[in-house]
Amino acid sequence: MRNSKRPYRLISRRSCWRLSQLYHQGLAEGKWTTQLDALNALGVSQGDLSLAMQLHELPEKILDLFEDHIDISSHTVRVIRHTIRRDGLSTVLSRIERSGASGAKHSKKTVLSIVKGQALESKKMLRLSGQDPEKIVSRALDLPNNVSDRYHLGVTQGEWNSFSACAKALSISRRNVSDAVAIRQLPDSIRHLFREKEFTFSVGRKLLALKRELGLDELLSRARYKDSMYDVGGRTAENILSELKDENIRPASSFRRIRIKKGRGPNRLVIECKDPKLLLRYRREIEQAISKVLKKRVTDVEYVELMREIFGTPRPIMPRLDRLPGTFRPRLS
DNA sequence: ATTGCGGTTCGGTACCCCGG
DNA sequence: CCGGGGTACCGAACCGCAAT
Repeated sequence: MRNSKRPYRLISRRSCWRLSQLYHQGLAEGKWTTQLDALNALGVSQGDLSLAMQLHELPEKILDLFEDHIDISSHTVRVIRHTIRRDGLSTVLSRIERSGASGAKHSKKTVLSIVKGQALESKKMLRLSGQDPEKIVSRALDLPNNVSDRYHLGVTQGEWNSFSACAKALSISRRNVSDAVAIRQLPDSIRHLFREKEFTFSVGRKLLALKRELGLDELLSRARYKDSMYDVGGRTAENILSELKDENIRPASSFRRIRIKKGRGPNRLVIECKDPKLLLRYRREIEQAISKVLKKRVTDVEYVELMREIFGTPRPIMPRLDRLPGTFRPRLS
């Protein structure tokens, strides 16, 4: 009590810190001489007292993590000891080291998640995203990637250790938090089909639903060899999702006849095909493909100027050059 | 001193449903 | 279709007891 700001009733009588304190105090004052006597006098179980004695045996590195030693219950000690025996002390210590938790103070729950290695998962996801903390904090929480980054950043910094707590702190719905984290964990080969801005909650949730329905393996195999938005201009999220769902699959023979011919008037081409509706959904892709063809014959001044600028300029100024569609990529033929 | 086990409590997540 | 609220379920924390 003396050392605590809180009223006694709020401190668990199983608080190891307090228990060992009381025990040694009583021993010094001669209230008891054996642990057995102390048990009766203090009204605690032998197991609790034993664990309370163990508390001080724990490595400093771990004890230092707690913001308030009063919180440490016999169960907490037990879990930590169990983890150390199961995973090895060096593993646990390196978790603390790697999670960068030393120095700072944490809630009981957070300490357990650090010791058990759960906090490291967030650290890993954070590293994968490769964004620096200030950027993450300043970003709008509209895209799943941003929310996921923010969540994992919070975990590693001890701001929260659950979706719910994170949602409350950022005043966004907890569902968005959990979905965002799940969406961000989809394999790169799937996520990278979409441009960053197009990788929305809506798209992500549909992918998650698809993953539930097909299983990850099937989804991955369907995603192979699909054109990404970076590979081919004019791709829409809707089309990519539709392709992943294998919608409207039909024999290639039904599309054998595709003709482009001159239409009425000076500015028209007409495309003849089966199922123009389906093809119409790809009009942006088709348009861009056609304009790519056009460029082969267009030599207007601006265009030449542009080419000079690009090839006469050091790369770093055009960092995204290699992600653009293959317009400027030398063809191997 | 250590460990296991059956049980309860509590908080978080996943899921469903509904209204906008 | 989207997001928010409600809720059933699940797992972690916790407790008490007891064997070794």
